[in-house]
Amino acid sequence: MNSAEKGRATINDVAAKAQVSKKTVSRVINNETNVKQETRERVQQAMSDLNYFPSLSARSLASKRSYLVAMLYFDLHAHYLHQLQSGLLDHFSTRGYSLLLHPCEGDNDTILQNLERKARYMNIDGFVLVPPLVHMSSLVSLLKQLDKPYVRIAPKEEHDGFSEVLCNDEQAAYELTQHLIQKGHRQIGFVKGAADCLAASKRYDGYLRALKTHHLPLDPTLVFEGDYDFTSGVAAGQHLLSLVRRPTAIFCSNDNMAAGVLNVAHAKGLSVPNQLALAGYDDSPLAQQIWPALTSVAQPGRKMAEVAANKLIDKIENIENAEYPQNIGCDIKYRASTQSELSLASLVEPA
Amino acid sequence: MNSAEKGRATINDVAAKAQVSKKTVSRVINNETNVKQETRERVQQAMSDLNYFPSLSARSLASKRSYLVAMLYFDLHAHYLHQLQSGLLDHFSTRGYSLLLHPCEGDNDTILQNLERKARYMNIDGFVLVPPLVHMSSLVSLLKQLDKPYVRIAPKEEHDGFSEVLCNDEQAAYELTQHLIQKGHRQIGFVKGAADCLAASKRYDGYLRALKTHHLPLDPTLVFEGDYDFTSGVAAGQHLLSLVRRPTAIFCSNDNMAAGVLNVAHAKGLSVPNQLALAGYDDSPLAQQIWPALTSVAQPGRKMAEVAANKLIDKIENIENAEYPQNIGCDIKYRASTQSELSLASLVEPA
DNA sequence: CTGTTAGCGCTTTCAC
DNA sequence: GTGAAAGCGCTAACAG
Repeated sequence: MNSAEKGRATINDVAAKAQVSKKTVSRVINNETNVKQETRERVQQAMSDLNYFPSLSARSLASKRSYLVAMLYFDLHAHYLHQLQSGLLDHFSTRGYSLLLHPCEGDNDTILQNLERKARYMNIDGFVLVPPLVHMSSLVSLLKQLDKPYVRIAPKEEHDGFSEVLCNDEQAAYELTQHLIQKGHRQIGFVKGAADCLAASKRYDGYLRALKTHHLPLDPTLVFEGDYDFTSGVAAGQHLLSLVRRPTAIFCSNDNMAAGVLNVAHAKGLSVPNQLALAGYDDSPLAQQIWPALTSVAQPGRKMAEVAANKLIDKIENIENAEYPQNIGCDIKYRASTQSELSLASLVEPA
Repeated sequence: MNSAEKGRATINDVAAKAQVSKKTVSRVINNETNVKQETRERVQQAMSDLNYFPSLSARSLASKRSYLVAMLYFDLHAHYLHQLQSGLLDHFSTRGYSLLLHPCEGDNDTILQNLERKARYMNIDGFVLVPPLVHMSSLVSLLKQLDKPYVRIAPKEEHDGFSEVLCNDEQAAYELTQHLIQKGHRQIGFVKGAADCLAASKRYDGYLRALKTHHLPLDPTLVFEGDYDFTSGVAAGQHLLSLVRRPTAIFCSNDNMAAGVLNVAHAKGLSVPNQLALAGYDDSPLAQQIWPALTSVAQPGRKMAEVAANKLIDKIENIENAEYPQNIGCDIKYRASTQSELSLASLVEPA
């Protein structure tokens, strides 16, 4: 009884059935050239006849590649991270890799130890880092020392143009701020995101640029330091909506914080958008589920994931000269929360 | 130059350094008994001196076990699924397994083919099925045929007491409905979840039981068939809030749908909770981010994940007689959306 | 309690 | 274009 009959065919069974050497079967499996078309077909026939599947562990052991990649993250909850996860999963699997999720938790040393152990144990071929981990330099050093390729999503520094993926937050924030200005708003509040985050500062930059373009002064009292959390949005709302010169519009660096501001507005009996225009960022499901629906910026999470996956695999497989989109555009979703015109908005300008 | 010096120590290097056979090293790696304490320590010392890590692919190939498990899911977005994912990740990794995410998409055949391919290619040791996949019988058959253990989260049928993990939705829905009744509500609307889902029917059962206990008649016009989606919540709101005998309270089978109802209430100018009490299910972040904050049931997602992970690994490792919690309890979060008393609620009863 | 032998199923290297 | 031999790093089965 050969192994095929025992339920699992091996490369030897296929080789025997196709009357070739197992090396030839291996060539077919790996889509190598240098196999005559006729031979290739015979092998493929044998594989399907025997219901053959190669064994990952055997090829990993022999080839010293695992076909495993890991996504390194911290605090996976945001809509954005979820989008990335799902996009990475898609594109890695398309190219024959499996995605491992590696949450980085605990203190610095714990994180590094766990990662090294897992990376070496599983011989992980490459890594995708997502914010805010992207900025953990000891982690990046470890990856370099492990000598495995990695790609970073939206890192703040050290751009080499090949190992990171960026999107155009600045432009989106600019356009959204401009939209508010065009609706007649002059007092536009801004709620910042976490300080160590590239996206946060790019969004703020876009806001500033729009003000400048339209010759509006920056009023520092209208800028609130948030941290992307709902509760910091509540704090922002309490602060901004209690000002004597209350803003007529508030742009939040994410939807969670916008929801916080919105709660305060509701509690104060302020009508949105008539007395307060409100915009968020992320276009999370929340944006459509709160009332009124929130104008928000949809980040190209899945597109970024696609680019990240392909960049990483190209590195792993030493494919050079590939072209990738540089600064992936965002998509603004205009909804009810900003859809009121100057006349209404001006009503609430403090006398 | 031995392999240790080339950057990666192998079991042979450890064996040589510790002056034992590699089988003994293997015993230490696998925490087997039958190793003298002194020997064990010598081996451990050698491992750490050489910065040795075993190789997963080598042990998989030799042992025919991959230490890989997969979570089979469809449509991973709900807060609940995310909780499960994160809990599974935790507990599998604690016990030395890595979790693979396997989204099941496409038509029936595609799903089965992809799963079989991946399962056999990676030699996955076990599977966790989460709703609604739990009810896909062809998938369950495939798993049986693959002869690998699986655990199902909240399946509708075929309970064997060992391969599924349940939580007590019925009781939670009962208690929450009772809470509404005690607030004075007599016209309590109910928005059902997806019909093929065990949890959905258990929640409805709890609602019915509470009505019965309190001798309230079931009014079928107050029961709306939703599908867990936000838009079905909007539809439910439009229907229920247009009734002549409008409900004074609505219990939705999840938070998304409650948010939909809430939007309609806002649009109709109905004040929540004063004119309408509203409750959801899942205790997703949304529940705290909408206004007013939503009373909701927190499912024990992480606890269920823990039980599922341990059940599955025990099956994989043939550990018997372990005890597991049977019907894991839910936790009701009472918030503003139901915090008004009879007197107020009765105000809005149509004349 | 420890060691020996023989693979696991594939790829690598090199030969033809 | 194809094949033979060697070996990846570990565990299984058995022996002692």
